Amino acid sequence: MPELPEVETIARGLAKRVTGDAIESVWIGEKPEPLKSPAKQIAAALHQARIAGVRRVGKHIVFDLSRQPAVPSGQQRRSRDTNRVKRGQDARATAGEAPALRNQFIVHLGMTGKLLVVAADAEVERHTHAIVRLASGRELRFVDPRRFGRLAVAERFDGTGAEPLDVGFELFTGLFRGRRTPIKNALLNQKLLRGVGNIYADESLFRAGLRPRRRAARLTRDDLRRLYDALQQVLNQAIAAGGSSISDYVDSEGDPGSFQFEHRVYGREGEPCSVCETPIKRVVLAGRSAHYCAKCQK
DNA sequence: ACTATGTCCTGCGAGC
DNA sequence: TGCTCGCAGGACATAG
Repeated sequence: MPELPEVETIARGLAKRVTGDAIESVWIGEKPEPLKSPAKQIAAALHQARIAGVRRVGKHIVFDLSRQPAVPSGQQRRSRDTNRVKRGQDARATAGEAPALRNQFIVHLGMTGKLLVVAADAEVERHTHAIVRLASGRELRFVDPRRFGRLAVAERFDGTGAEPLDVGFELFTGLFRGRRTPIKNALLNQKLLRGVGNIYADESLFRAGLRPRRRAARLTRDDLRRLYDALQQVLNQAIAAGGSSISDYVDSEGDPGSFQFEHRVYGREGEPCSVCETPIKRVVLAGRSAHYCAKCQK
């Protein structure tokens, strides 16, 4: 469900709300396995850690964890615990002595995943697969009906591909060199660019005047310049709008975005093009719907 | 190495 | 009303 602008919105919201909070305990559901790391490993990494920050990497949400739980005054930790924590820190400073610290918690929301921060006594909704109890009395909950989402912990998560909003134009053009695949497919390939999904691929191609089936390698420098500008513009506008809410996307506070009202082609099959009134077409590419205006896009 | 296709899941709305 | 069908924001494995 969520693409770069939605994930960015969620990560910013989470950063604001849970940075500095400590994790008291972790519950991970049984039946589904929305996991890339074993449940025990995830629980061990999260247990008693502090959330130092939250950020987006492509379509992933990365929680940076620190092993310095802010101990609330009056709630003294058992000394054995404190020692274990300290040793872990020292090991990190003196290279290679201790097992690698998995100090990042990584969440991919798949199509229908949500990360919610709610009061601990809030009703647990259906398809809740993980609950992280915070010292502040709230809970971070992972809800995902379709279970395409994934949870993992890692020492250092780098992701793949280039960040569309950071990559320079020369690097951008290099991504498509020699690729015979349709440009739409190339935009969706997370090993090239990370964070672009079906909505923003279609919307940026429309704004660049390029048909989704154009072979990536055949695009001229001029084509790529328009695509580069269009992609950055559409992503930035979508972030400013809090993302697109098609059916069930909400941010960490449960609020929807509004960029769906700015969609020119995505989900508008048969409707008149906003520029030339020609009915929007839909074709299937890479097993996904591709929407475009046959008159405005060449 | 690159590219196209099927599969993993549940829920929803359209159409009958 | 109730059923079936197709479709859904993603990413991987597999086959060619």
